[in-house]
Amino acid sequence: MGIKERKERQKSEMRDAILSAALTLFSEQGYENVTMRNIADKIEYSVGTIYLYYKDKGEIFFDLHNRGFAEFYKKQLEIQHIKDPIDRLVAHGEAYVQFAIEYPEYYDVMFISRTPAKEIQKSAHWEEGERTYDLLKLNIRQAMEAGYFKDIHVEIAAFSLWSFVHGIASLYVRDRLRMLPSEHIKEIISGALHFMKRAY
Amino acid sequence: MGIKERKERQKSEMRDAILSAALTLFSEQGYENVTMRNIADKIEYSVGTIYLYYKDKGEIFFDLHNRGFAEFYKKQLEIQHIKDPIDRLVAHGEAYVQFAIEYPEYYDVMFISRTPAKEIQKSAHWEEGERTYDLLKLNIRQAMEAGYFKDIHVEIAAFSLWSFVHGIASLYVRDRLRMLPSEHIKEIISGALHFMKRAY
DNA sequence: TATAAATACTAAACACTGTTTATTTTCTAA
DNA sequence: TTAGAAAATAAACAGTGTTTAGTATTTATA
Repeated sequence: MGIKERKERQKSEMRDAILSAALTLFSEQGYENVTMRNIADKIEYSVGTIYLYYKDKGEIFFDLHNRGFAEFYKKQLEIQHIKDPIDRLVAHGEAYVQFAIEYPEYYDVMFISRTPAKEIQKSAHWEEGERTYDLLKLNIRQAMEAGYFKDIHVEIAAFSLWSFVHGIASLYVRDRLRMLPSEHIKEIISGALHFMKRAY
Repeated sequence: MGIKERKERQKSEMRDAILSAALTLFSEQGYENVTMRNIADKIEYSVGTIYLYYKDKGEIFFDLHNRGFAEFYKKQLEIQHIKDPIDRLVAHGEAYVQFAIEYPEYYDVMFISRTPAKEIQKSAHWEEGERTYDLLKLNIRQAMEAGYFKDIHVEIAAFSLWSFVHGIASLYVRDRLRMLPSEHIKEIISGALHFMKRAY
């Protein structure tokens, strides 16, 4: 009775092979510039074979995207141990931007791209997105209890901080930082995240 | 000898027609999803005709890009008369977000859309964008002279403020504010712009 | 073990895309 | 009126994502 299991294992391995070939190519050349034939060549199978494992190119992306979202939430939880609420909020922002820099293709579908938005909203993965927003509001409330964000509504503070980190992330991901000296971009981003503390 | 002038006028009108057809289609469906044949159909000419007026699809994109920036810069100059540097900076941010709300299709092309990769190298296209960024830095320096932005590098302050307003604008334009109560969105945006004053 | 059925895979085709070409139509200047 | 220039087009080309029909390979049954 091990045949069925072996087959499932092989199927899973093939999906993994497709996924990691796609991830490599996507991050090297961008989603739009990678063809299904490129992916097929990389795994040394014919194009049609990919369609036995994935419905279409978008589903490959979504599978990668799901992994990214899981990683996103994990990264945000990792900083929750930080005691000082201000340090924690800065680390939260750093984790957010770091995710966008590390996985620009993921960040794109999650927060920027237009067409998959409706699909994403339907899927369970947007709930994970809301969970991270709730996490942000929780961290803000705890900062409030420590005396920060005086006379500010938590909704406005949360929206402001989110807009801020999303602004950084999306300018980076969509390559709109061309007027900045490229060797100092990381530095400037870090400086901005600390600058924001002044508003707390 | 008015024939030559009429011809030039007609040539210019044709470019305008292509441009406004493209802008409508791009903002409805996104650059990638609009075909040259779609644009040709809209202006009721054959595909090949477009190539008599524009080298390629990317050149259409950047012509729109530049028009958007020209309008954008004009809007930003309109608030330069405000005396108080802080009021002026807030108004600057409001003008920025207002532009995005009023002309979402231009804002999209200017700051969000995936840009055709080839043209990125040619930085001549970005000059218009740098002008508005310089205006922001000017306003920040004048706020500094009035005692604000203590111990902050102007590059970091400018990048921070830009990221902040771009975050607001792009979340709005790409419809990622659905978790906020829609009847209070304008209020929250306004609240955020004033919240940012705390960092000045 | 031999063979029918199911599975895995592939080559070729299809309907698209941006762009280029050869050709036709329209306009201009003599 | 007509040769030549300019403008517009239809058709083609090389590429894309995806589907099809058919070929190997593997599995289950006799």
